[in-house]
Amino acid sequence: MPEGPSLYLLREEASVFRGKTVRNVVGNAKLDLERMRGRRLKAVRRWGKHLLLEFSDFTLRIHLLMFGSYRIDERKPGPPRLRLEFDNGEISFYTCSARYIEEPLDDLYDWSADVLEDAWNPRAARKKLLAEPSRLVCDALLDQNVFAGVGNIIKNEVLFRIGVHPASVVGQLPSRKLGELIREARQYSFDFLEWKRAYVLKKHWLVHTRRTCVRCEGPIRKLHLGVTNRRSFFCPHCQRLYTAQV
DNA sequence: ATTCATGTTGTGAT
DNA sequence: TATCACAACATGAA
Repeated sequence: MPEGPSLYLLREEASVFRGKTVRNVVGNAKLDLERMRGRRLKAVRRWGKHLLLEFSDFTLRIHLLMFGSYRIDERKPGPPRLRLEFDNGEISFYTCSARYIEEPLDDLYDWSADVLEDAWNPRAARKKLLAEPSRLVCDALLDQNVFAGVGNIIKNEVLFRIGVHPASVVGQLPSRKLGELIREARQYSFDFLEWKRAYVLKKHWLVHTRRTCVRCEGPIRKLHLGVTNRRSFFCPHCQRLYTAQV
């Protein structure tokens, strides 16, 4: 479910409750849910993989983690982590992290780090990347402070698109390649978004979970790489390894 | 049936 | 004190 584009769609769907008053709240979240009863939902926002339900003096932050899910105007069997009921419908969240944020969102979130935002700032991303030049690109792409919203699928697909091996060292990428990395992190996220919206995401994966390279027909390798130790799928023939010279 | 995965946070060891 | 490795969370697809 939950990379940035999926949260983008969730935000869109949940925005029907903007301006509505919470009539009832239930759930097993370890939060003072009563706090939201009778309160008006001021805005529905998103940053990276966070859904932000903003009230006048606090915000409910939902993170779907790996297995989280939600339903609008329908219910899964079993108790929700959290359900908000409004006059025009309801939204239920399952298996997610829910917490309150007390600070103004603009104080907490760097909107320019979100690859799906108008405020996205590729130059700031480049600067952050070059500040830690010894990192592997597979780790850097998952860094939410640099690429908020990018997840493991986007990571793998971006690296395939630009022909870069996931174990490449950030500081060893030619400047132009680094520019491609940054550009595709955003572009692929928008492609992901439209494919997800049309329920055709998986068939567009070129490398993630695949066994054969669509370009050279050679075998795809699968390794758990980097400090993040997440699955990296790559074609050793089509994706070049940029690494420190000995 | 069992394994594993679109992710983050907290804890305890070093 | 700071950093790091790993456990915990918990669902459903393959």
